Amino acid sequence: MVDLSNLNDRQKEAVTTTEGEIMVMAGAGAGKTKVLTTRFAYISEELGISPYEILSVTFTNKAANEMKERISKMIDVDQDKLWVSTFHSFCVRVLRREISVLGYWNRYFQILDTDDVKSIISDICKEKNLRSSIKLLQNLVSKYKNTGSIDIKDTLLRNDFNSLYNAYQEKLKLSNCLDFDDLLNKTVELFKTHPEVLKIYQNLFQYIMIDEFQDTNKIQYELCLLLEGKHHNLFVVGDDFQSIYSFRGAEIKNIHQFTKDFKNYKLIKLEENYRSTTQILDLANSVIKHNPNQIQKTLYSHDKEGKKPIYYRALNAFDENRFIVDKIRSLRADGDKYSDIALLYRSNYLSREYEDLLVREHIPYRIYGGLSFYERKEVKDIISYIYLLCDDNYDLSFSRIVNVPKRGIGAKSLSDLKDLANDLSKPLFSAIDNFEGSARLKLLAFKDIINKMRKELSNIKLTEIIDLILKETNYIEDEIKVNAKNDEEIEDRVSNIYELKSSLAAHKVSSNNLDNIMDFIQDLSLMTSQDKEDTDSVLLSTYHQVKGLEFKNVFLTSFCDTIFPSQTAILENNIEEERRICYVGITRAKDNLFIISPMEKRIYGEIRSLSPSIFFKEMDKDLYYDVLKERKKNTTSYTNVKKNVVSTKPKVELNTNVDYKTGDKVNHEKFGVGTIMGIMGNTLVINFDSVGLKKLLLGHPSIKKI
DNA sequence: CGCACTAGACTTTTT
DNA sequence: GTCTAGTGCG
Repeated sequence: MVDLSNLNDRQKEAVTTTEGEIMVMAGAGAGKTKVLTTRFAYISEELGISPYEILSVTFTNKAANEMKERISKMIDVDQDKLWVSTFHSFCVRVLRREISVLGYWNRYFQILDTDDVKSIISDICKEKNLRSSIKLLQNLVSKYKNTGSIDIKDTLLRNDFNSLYNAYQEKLKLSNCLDFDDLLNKTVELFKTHPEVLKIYQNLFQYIMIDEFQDTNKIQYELCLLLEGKHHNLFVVGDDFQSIYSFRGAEIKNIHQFTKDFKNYKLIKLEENYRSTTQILDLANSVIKHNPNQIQKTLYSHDKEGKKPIYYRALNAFDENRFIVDKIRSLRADGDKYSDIALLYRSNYLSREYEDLLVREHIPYRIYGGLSFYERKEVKDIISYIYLLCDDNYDLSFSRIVNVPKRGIGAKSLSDLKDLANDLSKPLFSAIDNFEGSARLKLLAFKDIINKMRKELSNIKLTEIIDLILKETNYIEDEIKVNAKNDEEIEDRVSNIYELKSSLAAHKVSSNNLDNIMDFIQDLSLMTSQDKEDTDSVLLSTYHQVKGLEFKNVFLTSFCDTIFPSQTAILENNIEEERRICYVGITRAKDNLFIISPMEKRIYGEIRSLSPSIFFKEMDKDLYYDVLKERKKNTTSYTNVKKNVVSTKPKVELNTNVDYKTGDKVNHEKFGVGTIMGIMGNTLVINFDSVGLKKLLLGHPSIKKI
């Protein structure tokens, strides 16, 4: 029996209503994951459905893995056989089996990341002499694939896009590549053009569950419709307050569309929040209520005793840093673990500053986002070698590594080879034989290396393939060591390769077959850095990446206009989505929330003064504790005393021979030890351990540097 | 071909 | 402030 005793009535209803089309509207922290996993177990245990015939789609791989983990605790299953994944991973799994009917030459298509796409588009632009910005074109291609239509006002851009798009798609198909959007599109295309294939999957999935439904795009919605077509058991969970992926084609209106497409659908609302204190929830609500177009709903909190969120208007980045570290230390002193703490920010570029801070302070941390493991140069290089070892046709991989490490094969030779290969309709690798240029011998030498490795492959275990590549190419010596700026970088890159090696070793290799390695590589290319296991460390992350997660203590950093909401969002008048991002950020916190807006910050290397985020101004004043205001209140009386003291003393000689900088520790005769927070003209702003912030004259003899 | 140097862009957010 | 694409020389 599946235990339902720890569910509330609405949750129970969501779990036990198994038949038909069902939509669950669930607020933040309402126990969505619990409902999804329990429902999975319930359908399998109570209805007797095979767990391998239930499809569950989540938003990230991490969420999928966690769900598998939880399911396997409730019922006896082989996790690897479950259909629990992201839309993208699901599509890879289907396409890997079925893509041949779409005319691809090898079921091990290569999955392109954004960088690969960029370099292909850039190649085509050069070939065709297109003048538009590559980044813009790249966005348009993705947009077009996501929405199926596009309207470009600029004539030049429109023409460029038109001549690019077909060439791009053709190139991808020729080199057996799919980009992220293709994974979805080709799967829909497959199902639409091959009903017999669709039938297999419609029959297979008796029950379908979709998480984060508010962030599905048009294609994903279409996929849902196709798959549920036979059994009509489609269960979607969403929250329109948390829709934050419109830039990627997500359409909140899918929620609407659902109610239109399924006239007999059933709606279940989960409005009880189990995560945050009332104080935090009130604050979140006071922000989101400024969105006019939101379906209003009420989140009830369990009336947990809690503390008010804390707001700090920091002087500058340095002061912000100090505040964060102080708080982290005191949370630790109160018994919290590092992993109970998350520092959140709007954009990835902000991570560096906080990363530097935590390194300096010896606080363990981990970062979500930034480059995924797969996107690191050395990892991609090694993987490219593996692709090329497996098949001549992987042109993209060939171009990537033919001159890595340096073999004296430059851009000109490569582009000549590409022209030649084009004329002969051969892959680059085979076209080497016909190449008549100054680099001929160098190319042949490269070919020999690859061929030598290919022969060698039959003598070694597949798990040793990375060692073989490292040995034959002398990669670590000739590539990593030659290009690294310091020992640290060498160590970092080498350790990435070893990590790749160990995850290959962990991958179940059932036979000594190259297909196995390709399985592994394909899984890898969808793996993001957040899929690594957790350690006891502070988490640094964007708001987007922590959707669905919760932390005891959350810091919302750099909470300033033009950073959050971002400059572009302001320009494009896209504040509503930013406000939802803010809502997501606030509702990650269970117990303590800290919001910090520095008055100034370095942006593009220039100090810029910043006003607090508009979202801060929208918060009800009595819902947070303003550190600066309270501090002012408490120090007023002291300032008066000081004034009297100063007036009775003769004017002092200022010491002009001083050299202070922000961060220096000083000792003051009266106030004791403090830290310089900022220097404005001939005024020092010092934060004293005993009395807080003070503005003092630069060079006053009562101040000594320590 | 490869290195050194410079001008310019750059910061949303992700599978 | 940092990364990149582009240029020019050995």
